[in-house]
Amino acid sequence: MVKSRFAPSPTGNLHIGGARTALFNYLYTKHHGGVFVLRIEDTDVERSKDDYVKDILGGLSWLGIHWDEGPYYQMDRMDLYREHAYRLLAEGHAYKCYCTAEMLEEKRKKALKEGGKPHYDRTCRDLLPDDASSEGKPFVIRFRSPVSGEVSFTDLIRGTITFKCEELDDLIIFRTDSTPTYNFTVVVDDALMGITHIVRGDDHINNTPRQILIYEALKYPVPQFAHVPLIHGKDRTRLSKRHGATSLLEYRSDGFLPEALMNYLARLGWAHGDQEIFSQQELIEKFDLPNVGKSPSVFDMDKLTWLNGHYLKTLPAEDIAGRLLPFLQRMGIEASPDGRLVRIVVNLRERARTLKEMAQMAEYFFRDDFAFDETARVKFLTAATRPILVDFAEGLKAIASTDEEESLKALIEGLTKKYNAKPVGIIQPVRVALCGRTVSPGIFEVIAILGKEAVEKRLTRAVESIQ
RNA sequence: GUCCCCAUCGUCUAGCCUGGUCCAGGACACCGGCCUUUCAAGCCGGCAACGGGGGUUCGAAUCCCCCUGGGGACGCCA
Repeated sequence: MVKSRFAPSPTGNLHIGGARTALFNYLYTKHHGGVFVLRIEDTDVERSKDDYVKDILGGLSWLGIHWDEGPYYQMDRMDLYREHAYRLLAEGHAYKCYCTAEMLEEKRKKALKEGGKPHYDRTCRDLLPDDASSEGKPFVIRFRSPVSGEVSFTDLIRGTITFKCEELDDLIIFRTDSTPTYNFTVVVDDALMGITHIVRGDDHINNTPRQILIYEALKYPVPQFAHVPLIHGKDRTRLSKRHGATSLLEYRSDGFLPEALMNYLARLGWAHGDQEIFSQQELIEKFDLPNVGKSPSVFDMDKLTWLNGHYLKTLPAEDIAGRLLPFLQRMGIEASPDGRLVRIVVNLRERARTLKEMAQMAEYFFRDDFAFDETARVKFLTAATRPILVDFAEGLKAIASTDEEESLKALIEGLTKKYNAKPVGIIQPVRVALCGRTVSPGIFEVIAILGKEAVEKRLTRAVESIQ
């Protein structure tokens, strides 16, 4: 039975990188029919915030990642960590250290400057437990790491990775304020929760040997590890705020569909032959760790946008219409999810790449008093085109319904003859009169959706705008 | 500085494990054409990569070594 987890710390929003790690965990687990756990690692009291927890949960839900267990909060599990730490202490796998943070910082700087390893010098490692001089002094608990030998593990993505124990530190597992640290809580929780597979960013490779040592000291079975490469920004460094590594939810408000984002994220670092489009179900069927690449990938907004356009075109129009509503609302347009809106979506989905764009394109379908695009107005609403618009309005009177495309075609054809113009010469002025811009769906569709009354009103308004 | 990881078109990647079918395939972007009532979409075509050097082999993108380059980690953060 596979059991995995996503264990973010609520010290920031859920961004693209975290979301992909969560996704890989989720897909891998579901592929193997396992259990996916969500655990919030909030032991950094200073920086953890409830708003971030909200953002993380919200982002995962929106993306379509559902957890089977949790969310667990580490702050609720303090007794467990304390119990385990004191067990290590009692068994000699850990010791109290009285060095102050300032002292350590100094030593670290000095070592680094001299080109050495900035490791703890193990001053307190062999202090007698009842040393009178340490009475009542604040202390931290350090893990007693072996000084020689090596630790190796088989990474599911990279193969065997080996570290020499000399490289490892006697890391702090309990702080002066008696709160536990990451490398310790992560082991205790993963062990207690029965996590079998740990899929995480490769920035954790260095932590793995230390954690394995703790598993062994605690006599818990060591899980399988898989380290996925980090996502990079355009400058090929770790994704950060500079690269727009903001909340995943920002993509939602920018008009992206979770289907597109999930598809894109999955393909970032993973591939299944030449296939580009995957539904969530298909991802679960096809995703597996051995196919995950080893090298970091760069986030490409263009490709995400393309995928989003694809889903806009292929998801049911009714569905898209529903999702468009909040974007219209944000523009002050109260639309209802009716057949008319669906018709609008069907016409705009070929052109828009995001819901936000689509809403902007849809504006004139809901407002008679839109502003004319200045360039379009100057070019197409002129003394020369005025009679065309007048004639068009006149001809429209004879047509019973704007759904009569043949009649409208005939009307335009007639005008092309009268004015010795190409169809575009008639259509563009009409388009600007009806939409306020030179770009829109096919003119017959626009007219049909608008309906006779609105078309007449707009033609009149356009004609009157020409002095 | 030390340790760890990585290395195919501008980007995401297939191929690498199980060498030949790869003068390297797909996708995004870009360029051109077709279609056309605008803009898109769609279709067709084009540009474009195995970091370098040594091996091994009849033969290497594929296996081995070195170099270079890039990234990550060295916290009483996670």
